[in-house]
Amino acid sequence: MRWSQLFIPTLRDIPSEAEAASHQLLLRAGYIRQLAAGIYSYLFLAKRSLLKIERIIREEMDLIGAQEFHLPELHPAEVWQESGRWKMMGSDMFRLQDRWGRDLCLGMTEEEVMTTIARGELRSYKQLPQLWYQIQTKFRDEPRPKSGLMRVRRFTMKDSYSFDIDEKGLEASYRKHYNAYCRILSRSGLDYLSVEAHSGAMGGKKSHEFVLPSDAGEDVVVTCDACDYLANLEKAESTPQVIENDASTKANPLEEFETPGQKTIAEVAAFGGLPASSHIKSLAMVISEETESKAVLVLLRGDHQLSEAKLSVLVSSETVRPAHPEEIQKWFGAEVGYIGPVGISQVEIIADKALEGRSGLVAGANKNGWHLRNVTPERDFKAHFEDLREVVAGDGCPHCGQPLALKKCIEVGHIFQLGRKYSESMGLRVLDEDGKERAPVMGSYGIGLERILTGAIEQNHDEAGMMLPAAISPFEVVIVPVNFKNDDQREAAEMIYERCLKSGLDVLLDDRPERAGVKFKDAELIGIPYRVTIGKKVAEGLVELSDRSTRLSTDVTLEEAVVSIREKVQAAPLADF
RNA sequence: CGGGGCGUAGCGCAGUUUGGUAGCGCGCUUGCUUCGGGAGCAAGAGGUCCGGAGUUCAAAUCUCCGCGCCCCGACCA
Repeated sequence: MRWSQLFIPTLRDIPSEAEAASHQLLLRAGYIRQLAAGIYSYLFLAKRSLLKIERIIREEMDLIGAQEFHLPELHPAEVWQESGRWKMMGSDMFRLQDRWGRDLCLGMTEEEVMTTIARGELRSYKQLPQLWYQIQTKFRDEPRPKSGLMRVRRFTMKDSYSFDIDEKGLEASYRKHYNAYCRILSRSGLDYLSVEAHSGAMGGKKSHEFVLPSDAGEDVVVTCDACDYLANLEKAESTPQVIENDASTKANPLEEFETPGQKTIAEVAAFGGLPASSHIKSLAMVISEETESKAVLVLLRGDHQLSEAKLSVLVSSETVRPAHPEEIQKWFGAEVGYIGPVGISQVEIIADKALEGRSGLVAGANKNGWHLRNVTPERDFKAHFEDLREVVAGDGCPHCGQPLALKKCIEVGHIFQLGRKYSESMGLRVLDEDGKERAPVMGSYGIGLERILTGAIEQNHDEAGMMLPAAISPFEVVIVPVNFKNDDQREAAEMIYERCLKSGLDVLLDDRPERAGVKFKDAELIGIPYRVTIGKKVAEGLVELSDRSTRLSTDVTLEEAVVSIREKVQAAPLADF
């Protein structure tokens, strides 16, 4: 296409609202414009890039036998009420009413709709497995949209759903998706990881997350260089740095001591002279069930942090929150900062494993202004010991013991083994070989298109702009005649442009009456991977071919140009399959 | 939901403290010169100063009430 006729509104200055590199570049390069918080218009370049991502995804889904649907994004409340998620989704869901006052919502995901279709039509195990997918707009009322397309309220997702008669079938469908996701991300030119994850509100057991390592990410993944252990921080386990107990403290009796105004572990540690790791951190938490809520006292080593995700899995409740000050006062008779496990009987106590076998610890005395020393778990209080702590960098790998590292990542895909949650609650049944009714086992598999683009930019950019992988760049090559008014240059540019088109390359001709510098800057900003520069040397039959990411350029003859570009463009993406 | 910041031309900003009727850079239009790394000169166009109410002879500026956007935390398939 010809640049002079396109709408590519590049900006010299960085819009002040943008912080993340991808956000700044998407705006500056004229890919997107904001309409409202977390709601963006995708202009020509973004749409083109997203179409390429979509095509890759579609090809890979079709390859595993998945069938594409187009589903409503406006859903009646009933189907969400049946699955029980109308309530559960809370204010993350956009809700509205029609003229008759009936409740509707904008789709966040399609389990309900897919299951509704399935239960009306699937009758026999012979029709299974089925793999259905769609690539459509999703809505989610994020409490805090941020970083451009990273976390938005309206986005595009490919989500697929599998229906199998048994777990073995599900395992196969899951495997297919796992492999397809690997191929999608490799073909898109991304550096990615797949990690075991916490399945959260989706229900079900097995789940993998596909993430792109990037400092701009919001997810944290725990990695071990020595043995390839990989897990989401929410789920990761580790062996904490060991603290040697002072054996002589074992027999020491409990002793109260006064700690006026010292509430935090750091304050008490400084005041009492023992390190934070010799303290017990006592957290009063409230677990809310549908009908009632109950309190638990969570204990951690003073220098450790609670993983709320692990706690909520442990108590199998979605809503776990810190207790309010009044509740703490009621249950413990003391303020936050002075509570502890000793003498507490009405509240269940769950302690992190790092406290097992310790002695001589400091804990709150359940009396304002006082703490206890020489606290010894088991002797002074009873608790269940569980893994509750959040891994920190340097902890030992649970497999090999080597130090773990934490990596920030962008979550792009998530696959789940749902089980029978939706088929059971929504009445999807088929007959099995024995003529008995059975609820099929389902899986759900999502991947975010904008996140792929955002992640690609975060992983591939420099001061000058984006450096998109050819497979997802809006154009594969840009032709820049230094001076379009020069006849020789213009003719050479037109010729190469025509040949590129004929050979099937996605080519952009910069035919604008701009100065060379402006064209170079723009080409670099929008991130086209290859550039053909046509300047004075055209008189000798030479043009310059340059690579956006390596910044290397070589002179090639007019004849060679198109062939060389084709080779470069085709080299990368499919290599490893 | 807690904490912080911002809102003046398409973009980046000054002007607000101390009230006097809006300015700079980039971009845009026209002309001339220039032409391989965001050109120069000249002449122009472009504004409900986020909105409403109030104080005042006079409000971008002061007061009150809203709205929007960004960042940190909480939250989050």
